[in-house]
Amino acid sequence: MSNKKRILLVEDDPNFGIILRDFLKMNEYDVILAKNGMEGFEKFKKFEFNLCILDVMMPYKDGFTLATEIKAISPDMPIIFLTAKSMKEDVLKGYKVGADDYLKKPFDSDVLLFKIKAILKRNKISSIIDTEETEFNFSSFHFNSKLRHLKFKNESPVKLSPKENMLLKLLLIHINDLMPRELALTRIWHDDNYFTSRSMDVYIAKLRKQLQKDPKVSINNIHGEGFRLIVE
Amino acid sequence: MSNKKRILLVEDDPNFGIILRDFLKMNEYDVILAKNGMEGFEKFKKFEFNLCILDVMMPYKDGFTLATEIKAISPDMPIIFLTAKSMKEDVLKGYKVGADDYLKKPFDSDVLLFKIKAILKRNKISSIIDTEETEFNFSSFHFNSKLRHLKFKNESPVKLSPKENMLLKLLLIHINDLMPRELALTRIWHDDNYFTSRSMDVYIAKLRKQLQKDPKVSINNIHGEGFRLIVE
DNA sequence: ATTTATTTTGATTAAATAATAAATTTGAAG
DNA sequence: CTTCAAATTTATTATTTAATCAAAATAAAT
Repeated sequence: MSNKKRILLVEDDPNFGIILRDFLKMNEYDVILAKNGMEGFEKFKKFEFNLCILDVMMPYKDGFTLATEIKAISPDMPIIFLTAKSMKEDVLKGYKVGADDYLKKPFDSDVLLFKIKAILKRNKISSIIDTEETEFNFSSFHFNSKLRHLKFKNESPVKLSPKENMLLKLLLIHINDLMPRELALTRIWHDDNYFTSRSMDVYIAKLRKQLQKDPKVSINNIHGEGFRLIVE
Repeated sequence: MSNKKRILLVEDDPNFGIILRDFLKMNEYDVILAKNGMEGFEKFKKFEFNLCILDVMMPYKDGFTLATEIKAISPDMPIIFLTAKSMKEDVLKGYKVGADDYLKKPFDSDVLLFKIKAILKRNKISSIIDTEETEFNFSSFHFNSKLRHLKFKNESPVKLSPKENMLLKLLLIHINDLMPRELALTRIWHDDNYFTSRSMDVYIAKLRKQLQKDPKVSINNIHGEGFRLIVE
């Protein structure tokens, strides 16, 4: 599995968009390219990203509008704007919308890479003090997703792998409710094909092995839909 | 008492320097103006600042050199470079030296204000996890990070190297919790590549050697995430 | 200028994690 | 009840990350 940083690139010029996507991919980023604001927002909701690079001038829905929508969902999502004109108004508007940086086209690709690196680094550090839920109690288990520790009663904690960890966390977020297959596949595997689906099944099996210590806890399958972590 | 943010402005052109200083003062910042790199460094050591704005091209000591000296003392000091030419090399060099941003002259003053605000805001967040704490007691150890002394029971203290010292301090700040790899790499090595990562591993090994005197203390690895100093 | 301490580098080995393959079981629909 | 797709499991292989060690390079101190 790759722990490459994931970038949402929204650019309406297909020539430029594709070359930029490929350039970023060459530099070890996972890139999803959307060709307009609408599509960009759909992709944003479906997958998880570490950074968004948005063209400002796009038909239908411009970059600022898209950024506002994105920030409404994820206030801390880093955003870089690409702007053809470096009009003062645009720059200021960008900052107001919460831009982390902006680049005037045409830009130097190395400069873009540096900016991306700098922003992701900042974000990683500041996310350390983020108060994202990391501890869960359910039945006789205690689960710490930061340490990737799953503890049953007062046994010593079992270490979970990153994938096991994320999967359990997703199940717990939807506790006693359906956790759609697609959700886990797009959020954890960032892809949805036969093999990732098999892989996920393997991880479900691993989690079941751990959770069977407690008869009150089980993972149910809902055929064709997903899984359900049940706690009596 | 003012809780205005303090800015060190180093600019060799006196006309431009003075007007920029006054502009910033009008915007509720305390500004100290230095007219060259030498003077800038003296002022930096003498006073305390929240942000430095450095002209790149200065006679005698250029902005990059000054920035390097400043970062040696205060690795987290935010720095904005002012550069006449927006040469690619300059921009990249600036980022390598640890610039938070750069501005190409002539720049729009409102843009500068926005950048200052954004950077100070970021810095405030990251300074939350900074600590002035210099003495730590854990299990049978006493650690003084100012003297770089690690003492076990009543043995005579072992001297730690600067890097060992900072690393142990970071681990202790996160005692019994995850200390992310990235945090140490950015805070101590100011870079994050294969070799700095190897270097850090070497230092973890050195610390483990010291800490193994006490069976209650250990440094655990959390694969792909970081390290954890555990004290029973 | 020479010694000593500190840090980096590179290679090697070990460990953890993830992907894949294949065999088996289960569930839904006609 | 038969058939087919979906899910489960176990086993194997590949990939990524970490630990260790020794040497070389750098910086600091005498």
